[in-house]
Amino acid sequence: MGRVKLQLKKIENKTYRHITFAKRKSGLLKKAYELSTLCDVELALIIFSPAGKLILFDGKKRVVEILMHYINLPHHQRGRYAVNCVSESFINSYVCKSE
Amino acid sequence: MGRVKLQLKKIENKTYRHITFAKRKSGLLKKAYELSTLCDVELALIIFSPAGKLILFDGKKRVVEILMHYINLPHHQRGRYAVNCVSESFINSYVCKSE
DNA sequence: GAGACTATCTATAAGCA
DNA sequence: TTGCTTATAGATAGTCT
Repeated sequence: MGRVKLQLKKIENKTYRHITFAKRKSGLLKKAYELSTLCDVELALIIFSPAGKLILFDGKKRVVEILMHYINLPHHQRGRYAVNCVSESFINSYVCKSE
Repeated sequence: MGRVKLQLKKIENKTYRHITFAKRKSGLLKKAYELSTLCDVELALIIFSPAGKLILFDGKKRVVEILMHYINLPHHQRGRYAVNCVSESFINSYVCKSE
């Protein structure tokens, strides 16, 4: 969109990158909200901004509930329809690290 | 978009809801990919479809790494710029439940 | 129920205040 | 930068396979 089509690669100019981030972040949050509302689905979105700040969205349920739903899935379900798959052992090595 | 503007509420017809989910899900994943690429940010997107299937996206880092980045934040940072805030104790009550 | 098509509605890259 | 404006690229609701 916009007047010119952007290359799909990192915007090197820091100022432009931050401006684009601010615009697209709000667009993505809006889309996430609409999807969770229209289709009544659990959805969690976690973003760390270029400045390292946290941006969160959750629909229907709280982020941690969705994370736990995810983490508690059997391995085969967790990976089955995933764009990227994560092994159960890898998750477990992180999840209970603080114990 | 589309020929008619939709009401922002749950689509009651199951068939139409699933069709809209499929279309908007792919749109959201594309936007998430573009944001993480253009702005070079950590981003995790977790969706459970109407049928209960898991759809995942992560940019730059794996989902679990982003989750751990999130979980390991000090409470005040975690909530500060969040659309929705989650208390540290609430998170901990879930995260190490399996121990 | 998953793919095309296309008329419309949205998001947003540049530009300007 | 911090936000508005506007011209365009992009997403998608309804429709037909």
